[in-house]
Amino acid sequence: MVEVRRGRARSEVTRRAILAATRDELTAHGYDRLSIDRIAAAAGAGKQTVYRWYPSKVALVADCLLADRVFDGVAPVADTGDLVADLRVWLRAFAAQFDRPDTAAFIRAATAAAAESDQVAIRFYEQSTAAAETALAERLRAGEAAGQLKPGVAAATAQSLIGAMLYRLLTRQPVTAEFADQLVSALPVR
Amino acid sequence: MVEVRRGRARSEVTRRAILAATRDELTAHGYDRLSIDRIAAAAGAGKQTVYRWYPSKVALVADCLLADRVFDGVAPVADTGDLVADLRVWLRAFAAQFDRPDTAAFIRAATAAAAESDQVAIRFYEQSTAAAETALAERLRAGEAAGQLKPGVAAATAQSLIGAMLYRLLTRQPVTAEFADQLVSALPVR
Amino acid sequence: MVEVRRGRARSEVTRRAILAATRDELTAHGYDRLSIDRIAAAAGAGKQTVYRWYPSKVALVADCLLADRVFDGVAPVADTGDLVADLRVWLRAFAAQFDRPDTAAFIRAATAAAAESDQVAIRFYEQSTAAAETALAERLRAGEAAGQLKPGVAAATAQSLIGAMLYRLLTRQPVTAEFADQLVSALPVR
Amino acid sequence: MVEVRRGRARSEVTRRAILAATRDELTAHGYDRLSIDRIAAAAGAGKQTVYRWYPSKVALVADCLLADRVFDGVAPVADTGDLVADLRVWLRAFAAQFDRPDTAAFIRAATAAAAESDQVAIRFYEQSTAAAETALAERLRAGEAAGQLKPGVAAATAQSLIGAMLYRLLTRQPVTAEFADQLVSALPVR
DNA sequence: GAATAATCGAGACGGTACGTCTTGTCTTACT
DNA sequence: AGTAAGACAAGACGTACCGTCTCGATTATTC
Repeated sequence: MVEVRRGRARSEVTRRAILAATRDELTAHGYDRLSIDRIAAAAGAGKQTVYRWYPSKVALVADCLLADRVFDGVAPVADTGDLVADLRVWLRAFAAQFDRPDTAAFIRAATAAAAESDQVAIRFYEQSTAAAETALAERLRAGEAAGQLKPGVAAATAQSLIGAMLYRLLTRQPVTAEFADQLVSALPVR
Repeated sequence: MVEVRRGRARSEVTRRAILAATRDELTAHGYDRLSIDRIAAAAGAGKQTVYRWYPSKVALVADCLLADRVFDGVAPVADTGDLVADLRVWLRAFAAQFDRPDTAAFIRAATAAAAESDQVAIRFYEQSTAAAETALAERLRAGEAAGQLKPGVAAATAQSLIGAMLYRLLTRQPVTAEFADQLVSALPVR
Repeated sequence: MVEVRRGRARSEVTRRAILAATRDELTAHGYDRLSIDRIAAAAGAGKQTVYRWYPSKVALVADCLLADRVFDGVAPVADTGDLVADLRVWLRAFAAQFDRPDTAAFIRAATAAAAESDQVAIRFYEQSTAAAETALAERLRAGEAAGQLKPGVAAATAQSLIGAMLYRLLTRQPVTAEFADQLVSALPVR
Repeated sequence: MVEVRRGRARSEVTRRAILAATRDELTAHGYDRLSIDRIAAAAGAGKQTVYRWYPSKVALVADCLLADRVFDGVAPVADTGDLVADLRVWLRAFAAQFDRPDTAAFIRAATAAAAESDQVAIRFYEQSTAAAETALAERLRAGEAAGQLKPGVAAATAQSLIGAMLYRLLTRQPVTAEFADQLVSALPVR
């Protein structure tokens, strides 16, 4: 009893063009200036096609964040044995990312979307942010195991580090390498 | 050299009615469903009057949030000599505030507004968030002076603590007393 | 030299279903509310099939009108020798046709289609209206030959008679037997 | 107890611009290609303003026909005593009007609108067409009184003359001075 | 019987227009 | 000058159709 596919197949290519256009719109205008009309035009798609894939602006943004994830390509934190140096390298790279104007604009738009919608927020967390959190937490736990870090603080520390940078971003304070270094030096390492 | 006021005076009563209507709208529809038309009608005011007071939706919301200020009454962190205990008490109170549903909704609305507008972000930071940051940083510096905290980390630590709780709020994770305690125990105190 | 048809044959049954559905749509919604989507769905056909038979809405309507031809069965005008009586009989029958609500609706739809499209107009004229015109003109010319009618006016008179009834139809004035009689009595007969 | 006008007054200037744009659209694209978007843009008006004045396309077209009446400036038929000559002059002028491409296009659009809508049809008749009919009928009755025309045929004759030209227009046959002359010579004048 | 070819129902596609809603400005009469 | 009311230009919303294109399935004809 096979489900028969009828009619023309949906174009995955178009869907990706829509997501790419959404990303550009988010970066250029922010979340509440998103225009489905503009997205469709930029993607070379009809509006109906946008709505066929995504029933609402929120669903579109959620999938955009998932597909074009900023926190993507989050490398695992290297483990050279030197916890402080490893964290410093990783956090500096992360901060550099946050400090690029286009990435900053995109993260702010994503934050606005997450602030308005539980659905976006949870998806954003699970699909994007959690990866960075996990990468950090694993290296921190390794540090704990090696006796280089106060035990039992890995999870909270990981969220502190990411939260600190997000806070700087939202309050329009620069997210510099120096700030990243300060965060590392504020950790309870031995 | 007195500034002469001509014509009818602006009505402070009307301004408060506008803010009250905005608050109701925010509660009822959320930030991105705010309608100036509805606000004006609910406040019994003309739209022009709303725009005379507030040049944009964002400014209106900013003032509304300040009027109903969440971070208000941020107490200075007590200094009993026991840094860890003092931070624990203060952070628990702060976390409790963050975990109330209505306060959480307001902070999310404020975050959305701040994410979309540099102006709101800076104003929000200077008039709301910075107070908490300063309160924490002062106590931390006293701890540094007393040799209880690794020196030179007060500023970054204060931002980490607030950032961590904001991050939990935005990702819909509960901001519990336990989490507050974990943050404190992850500090480099002696 | 037979044209060889390969592949599946076109379904005449489907074509008739399309015309029937078009007729229903015209009756139900009028000319400018015609929807090819609805017609195809009602006929159980794909849209492409509709377009394979008819390149445009206008062609579809034209064929629909021809199939359900209003001016069909236009009898030649009888020639009993009494010109006035013959015209009276014929015009009364014609008027009766015009006065039926469903026929009137069809003619109005046809007129709308003809007003919008040269193609439909010419086709409609050649295949429908001209027959009535010719029938009238022939009898009028016979009358001229018999000295009963002012000579040289047959063609213009035929168009006047049909035009007069069409004008009444379009302006929502009833096309009665009395009107038909008045038209006849306004002719320059001896 | 006077009704107080509150708020900004409606702009009659804008309304006229909308009607003018509608007229241009009708002439250029025909009735069923009318686009409110285009009309609004051409009139330099917002769509809402169009809809504030006219609840539907049909109402807009109806008012457009009334305002920009084609049959307007219909002169009374001159009465020099020579019925045939008077009719000839008047009908030739009328035919010349019908034969101008832009007027022809506009009348066809009006006819399409009238064919689709009773409301437009009746308004079109009462406000435009009836004037020409009356002008003709009056001169014809004067001819009857003078014994120059078969008595009792004025009304039907007036409708025949107008109907004949409308019929030629709809079937894409030229409405020439010769045709006008033939119509006159087909009248039962003495 | 297998290969080829046109048609079929279905439905996604890029577009255009719909009629409604909201924004921020402007105008009016009243206070 | 400030106010409530509300018209205005602009433009986005989500829906309905347009005419085209793409599927897999269904008939025919030809080899």
